[in-house]
Amino acid sequence: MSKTTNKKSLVERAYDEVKKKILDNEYYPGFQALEQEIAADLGVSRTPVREALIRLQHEGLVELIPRRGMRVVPIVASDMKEIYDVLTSLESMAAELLARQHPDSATLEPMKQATADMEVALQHEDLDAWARADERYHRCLIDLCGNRRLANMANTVRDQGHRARMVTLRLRDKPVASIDEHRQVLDAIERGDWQTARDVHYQHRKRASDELTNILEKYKLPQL
Amino acid sequence: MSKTTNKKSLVERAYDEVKKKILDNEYYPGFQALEQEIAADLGVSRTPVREALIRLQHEGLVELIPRRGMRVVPIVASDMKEIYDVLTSLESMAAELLARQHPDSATLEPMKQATADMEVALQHEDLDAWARADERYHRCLIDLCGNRRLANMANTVRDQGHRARMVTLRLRDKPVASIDEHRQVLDAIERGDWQTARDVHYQHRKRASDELTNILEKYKLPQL
DNA sequence: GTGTACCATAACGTATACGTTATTTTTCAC
DNA sequence: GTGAAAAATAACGTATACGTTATGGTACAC
Repeated sequence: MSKTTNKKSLVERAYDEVKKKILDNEYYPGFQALEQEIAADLGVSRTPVREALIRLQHEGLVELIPRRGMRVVPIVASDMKEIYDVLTSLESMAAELLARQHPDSATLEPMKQATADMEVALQHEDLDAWARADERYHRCLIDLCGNRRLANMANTVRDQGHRARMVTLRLRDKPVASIDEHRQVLDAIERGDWQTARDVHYQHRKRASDELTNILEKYKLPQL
Repeated sequence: MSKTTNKKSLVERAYDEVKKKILDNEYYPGFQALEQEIAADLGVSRTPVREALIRLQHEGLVELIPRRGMRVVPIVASDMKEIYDVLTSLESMAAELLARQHPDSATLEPMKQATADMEVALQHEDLDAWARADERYHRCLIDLCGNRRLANMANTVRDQGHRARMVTLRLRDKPVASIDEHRQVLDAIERGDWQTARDVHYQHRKRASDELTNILEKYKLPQL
């Protein structure tokens, strides 16, 4: 049915497609759709769609309700706290692991560049660019730490919070603190000071978590 | 086809069955089997078996090799390090979260009981009972911490290391330190001293990780 | 109008069918 | 006997078929 010869399996295509729509808020929180409908959208049969949805369910992005199809799970404040506690925990360990490796300057370049991009974006008042660069910094950290299991778990849970982070992006004060905190972590990693790297990153995530949770409560955002 | 009216879906039954065989070492590391063979074993069609295997693949217990079927993934020393680093990270956070809740004595009873059982088991030189009680302590900790996402992730990764822990159980010295460390963590939790709870648990897991890694290298255990 | 029971519908869970493709086996030249 | 090429095999990925069962609607009694 697809005109272009595609390397990926239909399951992967369905997975990517639906996940993208969720992260982009096209499939908004609470949105429901039947296996059939999604299959028809993608021009494939139910089988690959079903496998993709089951995967997305295990990753916490949708829930499958018998006879109701998939439903995009809404994120409430307590979910966000859970998500950030997991991120705080895993990323702090990632910072420690990376620092223990005494990586050279070139290895850390992607993280430094991401932090620099955050600064530029903030000067231009470009919050979307800031968010992309911030996300890149965190993704680089866990990719570089060398622990695949940790990386997969952190990526999964980060995706869960993606939508909420995007929504709150414009409800909060200018995120100026992050840049300095990132540089402190980078410094510690470069010095091989794994305890400081871990502790500073821990505080960094904890602060961000508190900020986000407060915003969600302040604006009484029911679900994201 | 099943004689007993069973509430669980065939996918769940297949998942439980295969996972149990892997954890019990009946499907040993490196063991391979085709979807068809497992389906025939369970008396079901390929469809539910396939879904179960895909789930086990995402959980890191098997890999699916095209045209070769599923293969039980062997754990090597570096995997074990990854697994313990994730456990160290997530469980330390769990200890912190639990301590922050100022749980009453009754809530912590399961963890205290598990620790007491470890002591009795050790007096009786019953290593299997010790391991079961130890596992129960850690499972209670993450169940009580209140973070479902953290709990699921920790359980998944703990299962990955289960076999290796069982094998090394009799290759190491009597595990006497754990009992005292568990009690220190429990004390800190009961006092609401979340920093100590977190730090002591962190050290506890790190020590166990080092012990295990050393054993794997000392005995040159190729794969578990 | 209200409530209950029955029925029609349809979505899912599972089974089966089928085409594609990697692997293996066989054939045949030398 | 050795090697390569071609044919046969079989396992998977996907599509389709089917039975079960939850859900919504309709009819009917009151």
